This record gives sequence, structure tokens and C-alpha cells, in this order.
Amino acid sequence: MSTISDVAKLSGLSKTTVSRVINNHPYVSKENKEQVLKAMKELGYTPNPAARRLRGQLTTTLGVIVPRIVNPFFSYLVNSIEQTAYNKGYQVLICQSNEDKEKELTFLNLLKTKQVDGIIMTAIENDWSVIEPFTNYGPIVLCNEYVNYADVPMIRLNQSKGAYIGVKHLIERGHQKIAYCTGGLFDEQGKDKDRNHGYQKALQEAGIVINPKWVFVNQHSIEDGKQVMKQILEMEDRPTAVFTGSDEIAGGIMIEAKEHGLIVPDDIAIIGFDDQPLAEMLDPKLTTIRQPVDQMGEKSVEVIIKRLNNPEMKMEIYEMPIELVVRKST
Amino acid sequence: MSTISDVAKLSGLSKTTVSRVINNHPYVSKENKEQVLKAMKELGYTPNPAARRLRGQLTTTLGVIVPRIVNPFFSYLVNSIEQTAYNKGYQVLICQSNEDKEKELTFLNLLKTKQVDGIIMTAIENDWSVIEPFTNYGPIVLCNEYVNYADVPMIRLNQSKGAYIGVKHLIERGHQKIAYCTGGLFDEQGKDKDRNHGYQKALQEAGIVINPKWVFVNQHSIEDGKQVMKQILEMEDRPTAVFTGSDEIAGGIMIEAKEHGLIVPDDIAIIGFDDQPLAEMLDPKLTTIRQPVDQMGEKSVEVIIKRLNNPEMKMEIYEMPIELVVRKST
DNA sequence: AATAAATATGAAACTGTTTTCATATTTATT
DNA sequence: AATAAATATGAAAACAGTTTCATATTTATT
Repeated sequence: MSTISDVAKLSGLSKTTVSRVINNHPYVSKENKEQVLKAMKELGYTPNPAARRLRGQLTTTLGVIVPRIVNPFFSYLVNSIEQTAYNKGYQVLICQSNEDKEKELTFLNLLKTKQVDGIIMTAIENDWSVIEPFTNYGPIVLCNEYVNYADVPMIRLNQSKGAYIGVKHLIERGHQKIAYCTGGLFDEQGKDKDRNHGYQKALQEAGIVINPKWVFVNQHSIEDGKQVMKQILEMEDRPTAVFTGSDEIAGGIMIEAKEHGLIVPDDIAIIGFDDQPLAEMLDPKLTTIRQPVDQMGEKSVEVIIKRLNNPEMKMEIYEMPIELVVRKST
Repeated sequence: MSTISDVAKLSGLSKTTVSRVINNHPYVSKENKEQVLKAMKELGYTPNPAARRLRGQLTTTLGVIVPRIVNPFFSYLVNSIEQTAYNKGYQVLICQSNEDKEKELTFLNLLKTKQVDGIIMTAIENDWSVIEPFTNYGPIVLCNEYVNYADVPMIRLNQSKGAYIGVKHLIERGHQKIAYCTGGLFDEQGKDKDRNHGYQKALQEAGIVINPKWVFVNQHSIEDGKQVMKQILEMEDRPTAVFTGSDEIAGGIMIEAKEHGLIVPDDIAIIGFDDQPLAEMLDPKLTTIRQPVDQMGEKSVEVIIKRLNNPEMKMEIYEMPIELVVRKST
């Protein structure tokens, strides 16, 4: 590996001048600049990032915390984040928090030791009070998750609206008995809380009273969806429609329903959340709430880089558009 | 952020001794070691990785090159790699090569500039001759992809066998007209070449002649699968079964077939590759070739770390088990 | 008791950059 | 023509560690 000194020697100039060329500083004559560029090319020179970091701080690396990368919603988010970051000259380090507080903390520590310039959190395991101190070491932005009193930029959706338009759609289709599957617990704060609120609001407006038996909490996977359907099948008074927190749960419900001879949407209407590719592959195709995942990833990177160059800029909330995609399952 | 000098000052010892404690070198007295440890804790000191790297130390970061993270096969692979790496104290940097030779090269450069200790490549865009020089800067292991003459560890499957058992299964079910969808071109080298070989071998053994019209090359996505089915529907002499290179293509084919009123597997049998969760969600559930993705990721990390500690150890080939999972689509 | 080996410690050099400071040269302004 | 400002350049310091080398002290061996 050649160093800046080699380039300096070959071009007959000082390290300082070479550094100026590398960093596009003014006050380097045309001829010398060309000399340096030529020498760099000849040696196949690349600046050593470790040395630059040691001096300047920037690592051009962003950390992304996701719960699980195999969840398509998050793999699409990481995809978008990685692409945007690459175009802006950043690398992406991933961490799957995996519902593990320790692991989340280990990862946040990378910020402290300047291994990453900033961190995009798409999930939060620890209390905000334990995360908050890390903001002293570099920007943290929240994407998809949010915390009311956190003083950091947040890229989010109007989750409440998402649930609202979904449930309203079911009501407009004539349903009165509407079940509900959510990720978190029913009265938590954050994203799930908002969705719950939207669900309640839509029902309330239509004068429908919630049947607590039809509310399923802490549901995530396809398998969870299947279990939910099994429970529904055993009920005397069954819901005629179900609003879910992800396309996967919806898929699980649909599969199990079909397994038992139910017709979707006639016997039971199903609505998903996310609009993953899966939604189009189910039979019947899934009505769902589209989350603009690409936009969210892109915005998160933009915001974090902006904060990197502008550390005084603090909290800002970016709300992305959310919409209903009507297909055949409702 | 406190530095090693601060720790030295506080403990009344030299930077050297502190460094020795950090790196667990011998020849530090018990008492002094304790002093240093105490001072480190008191200051909340963490060594600056940039400085360590500059001195030619390990970065405890592994790079992973995938074509696209949103492809479930690769997101599962990354999942397994990340988990294993974390347990061994490594971080994971991801790069989506995205069929972009430039991008792959940019990423390989991280090895040259010691931003990653080693790189796991799950896809190869450039010719091996351009990748090979990078092996001088740190270990590269090939996972899932492979190159015959490359002198690096490879974690692979017997792809030929995979295709062979799949096609043979179709023949045993009574099919003679078997179409074939592959990722690469038909006569390339690497993974696809092997599968092609398995396909040919199975047919040959059964005395079946390949109809070139039924061979579809360069197929990857769900959408591709749909297009393939459209082409098949227009044929006078249609295949009765199709072997595909991924569950997604299989899914696309199945969806399109059902759209046009065909019954799977009666009118057309379909077999996938990978055994992704999707395979169980399709209706009918998809017969497919299972790739042990978790094992592959785990092994890749193990091997690369072993190479890191043992640089002289060169090529080694690890072949993982592959098996047929019979469901309802055949 | 004399010598060799093992243990313990720190000063200084080194890693490859960027930044500061000093200084020389050129151009613009009065 | 004299002075100020802009342009151009390099030597040396700084970043935060690790490694080399020198040296002092203990312990083991003859």
C-alpha cells in the first residue's frame, strides 16, 4: 500500500500539497494538482481511512439497527438505506437487535468509539433514557419507530391514519365485526399505540363497540397469523374481517383460513400492513396499507448526513405518506 | 472522550503499560494492572479503533457482499452471518453489489484500506482475475458462489446434485416434458453451470431429450416467473413440469398459471429452489430444494476468522448438505 | 557468588493522514 | 511605487494508539 508520502515523493511536492489535492482545498496550482493526480493514479493510491478518522473524525460509516433483517419490511428498508448511503459515499454497518437490549447497547457503543458517524434506529429495545446519552457522541435518527419526548430527528408515518383508513375501508365494505392484530401490547406507546388509536377511532366513528376477544396482541409472524386464525375458528361469535399489523400475519391468517375451507374475502376479509411483494403473491391478492419504505430509508440517510454537517440542528419530524392499496382480500 | 494518556496519567503509569493491559500482554504486575483497570473504568475509557487500525490492528469488522439484500435467500444468509459474527465479536458491513462491477470493486477496496478484516462474497460480478489481487490484503471467502480456479475457501452446495434430485423427482412423478429456468446463462461457469449439469444428467439418465424452447435463462424474480408462464401458455407443445432456480420464480409461475385457470400440479408441476418461507405460503405449497442457509452463513464466518488467525491456510472447500422437500406443487 | 534468564517498566519512534503556522510569490488597490 | 490581499507551498505538530528498544529489577542456574 502506498501512502501520501509516496505520492509526495513521486510528484516532488509536500504531503501538505498532496493532502490539499485529495481534499479539494483551494490554493493549489493547476500544474501541481495535475502532477499529484498523476502520481496518485500511477501508485494506485487510496487514502488510509483509519488515518483520516484519527485526524478528522468522520468514518463515512452509518450504523443501522433493525430488529431482524429477514423481516422483509426491514430488508427493504436496509436496501434503501444502503443504496442511498452508497451514493453519498457512506458504508452501512448492520445490527440486528433481535429483541436483545444488550446487543442494542453494544451497537450504540460504536458511536462512542467513533466506528460509525451516526446511527439509524428502526427499532428500540432499551428505554429512551438509556439511549439518550449516546446522542452526545453523534447523531441518532429514528426511522419507523419513534419516541414522543426524544429530541432527535424522526422519520415516521402517520400510523394512526394507516390503521384508520384500513379499518374504515372494512366498515365501508359492510363489516361490523372487525378483529385486530397488533405487534406490541395494546396500551404501549410508539407505533403500535398509534395504530390502536386509529383502529379505535374508526370503530367509534361508526358507532361500533370493540369486542376485546377480537384483539390479538404481540403478533408478528406468519405462524402467529395461523394461530390467530385457529383461535378465531374456535369462537362462537366470529369476526367477519380482520385488520393486521403486517402482511405476514395477514398471510398466515389467510393460509389457515383457506386450509379450513373458508373463502376470502366472503367468509372473512383480511387486510395487511406494509405492502410487501408477498401481498401480491397471496391468493386472493392482499388489500394492505402501503408504507413508503424506500422513501423512509432515503430520508433517514439524508437527515442523518445533514445532521452530521450541522450538529446544532436537533429534532425534526418527517411524516411520510401512507395509503390504502385495495386488492382482492377485502 | 478520554484517551490512553488520560488513563496513564490517572493511574500514574506510562501509556505503554496501559496499552499492555488493554491488549493483555504479559509482564505487567498485578497491582499495576488493577490500577490501570480501575482508571479505565473511572474514565469510561474505550480505545479509539481508528488509532488501533492505523497501527495495523484488526478492525473486528467483516464485509459481506450480496447481490440484493431484499432477496430472501440473501437476507437469511446475512442474518446468519451477522449473528455468528456478533457472537465472535465482529461487526458486519454490508454491500449490495447490485450487478454493479464498480460497486463490488469499491467494496473490495475496503479490504485494501483495512476497513474490514475480511470479506465474504456471496456473489461475484467482476472476473476472478480482477478480484484475486485483493486477496493480498486480507482473506476473502466465497459463500454460495464459487470459482473453479480461485485459491480461497469456498462454502458451497452441490448445486448439480440439487438440480439432479429435483428433476429426477419430476421424472419419477411421470413427467417427460420438463422446462427449466436458470439464473445465469446456460453455459456460464459457477453455480448455474452446475445446476444445468444436474438437469441434463437427470434427463439423460431417463433417456429424455432436452427441448431448447423449454429452457429459460437469466430468470430471477417473481415477475420473471410470470413472464415465463406467459411464454409457456403460448406454446403449442407445453411442458408439464418446470424446474426453477428459486422459489420466487416458482411463485411467479404458479401465480400466473392459476390466473389462467391451470391447476397445479395437475396441469403443470412446479419445483422451486431455496426453501424460503414463501414456499410454505404458496397455494399449493411448493416442492423445493432446501439450501441450508444458516449453516452456510455460520461456516463462512468461522472459516474467515480461522483464516484471519492463520493466514497461511489457503483454499478449502466446504460442501453443505442439500435436500429435496416434497410438498404439494409436484 | 557470578551469570543468565525472566519479569517489569517507560521513552521514543511509528502508523498515515489533516491542520496550523510560517513564508514566499503573485495580483489588486491606493 | 508602496501596500494590502490573494494565492501557493511546505515543515512540523497533532490525532491515539502500538511497537521497539533500552534498562532496571527479580528469579533461576551454574
